[in-house]
Amino acid sequence: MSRLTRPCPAFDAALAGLAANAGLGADEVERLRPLCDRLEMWTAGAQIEAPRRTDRFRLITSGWIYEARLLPDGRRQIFGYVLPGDLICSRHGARAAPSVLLALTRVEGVDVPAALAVAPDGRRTPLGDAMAHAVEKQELRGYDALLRLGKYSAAERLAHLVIELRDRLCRVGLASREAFRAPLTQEHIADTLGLSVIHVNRVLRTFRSCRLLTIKFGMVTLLQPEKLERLAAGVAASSAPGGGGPGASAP
Amino acid sequence: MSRLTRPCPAFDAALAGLAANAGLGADEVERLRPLCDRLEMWTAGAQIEAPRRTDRFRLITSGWIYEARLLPDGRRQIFGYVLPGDLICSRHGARAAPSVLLALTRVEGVDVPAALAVAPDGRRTPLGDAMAHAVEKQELRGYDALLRLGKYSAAERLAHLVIELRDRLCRVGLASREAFRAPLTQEHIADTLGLSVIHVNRVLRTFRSCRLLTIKFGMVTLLQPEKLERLAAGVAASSAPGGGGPGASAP
DNA sequence: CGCGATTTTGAGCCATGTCAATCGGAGTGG
DNA sequence: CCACTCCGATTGACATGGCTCAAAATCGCG
Repeated sequence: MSRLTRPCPAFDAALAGLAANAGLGADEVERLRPLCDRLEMWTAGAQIEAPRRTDRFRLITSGWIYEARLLPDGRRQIFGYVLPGDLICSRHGARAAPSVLLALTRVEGVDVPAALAVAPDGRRTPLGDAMAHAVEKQELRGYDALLRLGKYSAAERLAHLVIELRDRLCRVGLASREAFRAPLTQEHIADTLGLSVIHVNRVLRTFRSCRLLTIKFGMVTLLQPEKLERLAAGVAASSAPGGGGPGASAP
Repeated sequence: MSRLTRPCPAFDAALAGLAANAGLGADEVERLRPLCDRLEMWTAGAQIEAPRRTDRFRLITSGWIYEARLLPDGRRQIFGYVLPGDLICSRHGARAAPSVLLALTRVEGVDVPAALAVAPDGRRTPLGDAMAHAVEKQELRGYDALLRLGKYSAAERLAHLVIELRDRLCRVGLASREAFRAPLTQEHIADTLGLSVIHVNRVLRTFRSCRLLTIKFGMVTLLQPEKLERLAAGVAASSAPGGGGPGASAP
């Protein structure tokens, strides 16, 4: 709702991210650069509307967004996150109000004009293809989320989410292999993973005492990335060494 | 894999279903009818490939399909079902092997030629629009599934699934308000709802003793449709009368 | 320095999972 | 027609993961 126009920030990173996400050539990316003075901004907590037309996209250049359904009784299910380098397309805001997009932090982004995605003859440009590809990738993440909720234990779900976020942020240069910052409360995590806040806290404590993972002041630190990756893959972690073998469950 | 060409079966019902699902005019539907002699068939258990091209669709005219990811250790998560009148598009079989489509029964369907979905000038025909719309509807169901797994109790999940299937089958004339047949084992249901087979059985027993729902010989009977609908909507069922108040949990 | 939001902890309970066994129907072969 | 087998449904006993309630500890902030 609250839109301002501001000068360029992490625009380059977002472009690089889009390129990485969608497999774009450097020359294609350059054609987007002029857009950076049309930057839009939303404040934390604002609801973000999806573009109406199917052929339009909104590229997020900085900030975190979550996609959720809000239940009448105040509960909510978070379906996923939109990060810098990701695209918002009409699908997100579609009819039947399946979900809303809410800014978790201050968010900046640009609308990519239809002309850049669809050539005059009605065919898609390489950029359009790349964006469609990026959108498809986002859809695939839905399957992962379903698997996470349907088959994973609490510890596995948490590991899976952390690894997903790290990998995505990594591609945009916002994470290293073992750390990134995330503006998430434990309540967000709980609403994403289908767990209670209290149980999320407990799993975090376990991870901390295992020296697996810590979250402090919005900074997520992966102390043993490989082990977390294995957990996230649903590989029944057997050998629980060192710390004292609290860790995961045995499926 | 096993494809045969056979004469027309429930082709009309599938067309009517597509029309209902996608909001198609009767005249548009008629243009599909000539396809009915290109019918393809798969045997139960066969894997169904998605069309490769984005603009092609495969219309299912009879039979049940489930979409799942198979885990290396033999477990599986069922993401959803494809029913008569539904479409399979390239998205389903996309790269990264997110899921496979497996025939639960004998399945029949037709490939809709690209020419019917996309006009020579590259724009979508009304039929193409309708099919895209139907596909979008299928995507929306993904959100419902996520909510079901993330926020619902076992009883609510079961009710939600039953209502979803009833409503979809109803639109194709394969269900009445209080009964339909479904080729699902309790294991399929469990893998869909993220529960153990045994617990599915327990919930079914509870429903049976509540006179809410029975499943016998593949026939699903909704004894109290309204109550089930309320349960499926996640409305914390309060008044548990009659039977003795076993029913649902209190969130 | 007090307040609201968030994190942490503890105690106890219930829903759900696991293990083990029985039962019933549908084929199948003799 | 019967014995056998396989698969799915059913049941019981038991273990436990995850939830609820309640309260303290911390943090961010005006």
